[in-house]
Amino acid sequence: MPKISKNSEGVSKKEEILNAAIILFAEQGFSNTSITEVAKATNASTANIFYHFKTKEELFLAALQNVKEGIISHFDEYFKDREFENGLQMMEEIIAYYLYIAGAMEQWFLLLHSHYPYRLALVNEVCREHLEKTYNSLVEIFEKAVVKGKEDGSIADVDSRKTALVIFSMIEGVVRFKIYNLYDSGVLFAELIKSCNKILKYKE
Amino acid sequence: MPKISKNSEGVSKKEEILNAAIILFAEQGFSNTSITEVAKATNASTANIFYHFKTKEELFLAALQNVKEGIISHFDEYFKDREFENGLQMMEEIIAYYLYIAGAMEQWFLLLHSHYPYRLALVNEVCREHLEKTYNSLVEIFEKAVVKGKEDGSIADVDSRKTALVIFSMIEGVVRFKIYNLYDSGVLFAELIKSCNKILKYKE
DNA sequence: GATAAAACTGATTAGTCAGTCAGTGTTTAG
DNA sequence: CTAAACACTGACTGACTAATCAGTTTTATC
Repeated sequence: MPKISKNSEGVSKKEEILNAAIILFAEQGFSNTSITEVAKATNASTANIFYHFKTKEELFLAALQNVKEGIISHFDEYFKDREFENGLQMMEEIIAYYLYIAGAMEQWFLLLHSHYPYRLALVNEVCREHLEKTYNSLVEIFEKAVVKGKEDGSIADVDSRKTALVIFSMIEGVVRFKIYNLYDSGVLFAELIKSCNKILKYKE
Repeated sequence: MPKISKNSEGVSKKEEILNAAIILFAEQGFSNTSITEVAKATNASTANIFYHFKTKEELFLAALQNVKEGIISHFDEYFKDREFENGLQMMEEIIAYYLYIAGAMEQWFLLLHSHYPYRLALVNEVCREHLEKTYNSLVEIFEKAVVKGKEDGSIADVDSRKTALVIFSMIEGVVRFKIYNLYDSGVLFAELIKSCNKILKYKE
């Protein structure tokens, strides 16, 4: 009796397993998610998961890589054929898109906000590289807006990198409040943009 | 043969267990920390831990309560007999103290930044109350500075609560970068204060 | 120094965990 | 059509898990 794959097309069992793993690791954490759970969610045997991914840790690293690539490609897509009035306007739209993605792809940000990958990064180079690449790409996006704004005059003469980092950490703080159900980012959005404008428009 | 307690004075076995639990839960997470580990760290039997704390979850809740009380009492102590020039100055000193405490008592903030308590809060009222109380106390501190600054003229006519929330999320973002070893908060400190000043000194 | 309450332990249990392995079905390429 | 590579499974293992319990030791009180 041949088993017909649930996926009508394109999505292999391996991808199906990976996608389920991202959601489960994000929602429940690494230690609290068992391979059996991933297996149940995908109608696979645990042995099959270990056939595709050598260990549970490797499955997690694949999930992290997937998240990294997802975030980067989403932003690449967003910037494609998009023009911005000026740097300040660009920053505002980036923040709006960041908060949108953090809501739409909450699993990605839950995974990135969990403690496990940062502990793993201390002993695992691959993990460290995924995290570094992800964060560098994100900070770079903010930095680009600052540099552009300084050129077109919409942003004051501030330190591009440091200002980008502070704004990024402000957004990440709000994203954390949102995904941990502490405060709603919608309520804070207008205030966030206002604060961001002040940081960018004034030199001290 | 009477067993002499390791603690020369004051610290009971129960407290010893609780302190070890805070550190282990903070560093390794709830699921990845076993009662056996806590037992080994305190030279106690697992049965004794279950004698003092009915379940592993209750031990975690006690740890969270301890963190809550620790943070609140540290800030209470900090404000005791302390005068501030004005609201803006007060804010700067609060931020400095916040970052200091987040470094000195890193376990507390690691515990508060882990995902587990926020998941638990969805189904456990006690947990929810601990988290709410902790965050309300912290936001209130920032809000007090804004209110004071608006009174003495050092801070512009901004929305006190919302501005406090945005600044708080900015600080929490930086704290997260610090405790997850992403960026050093020392490098960002000066920039943080500058940005904060701009947010507070200008009305749009 | 007797008594009771509190603190503590060793041994155990039922269950879950990541990971293995020998073997079966399925796809693909010549 | 065949052979090899690939995808997949059921049954299993040894290590670990939270929690229990009957019984012992320590402490506090009179």
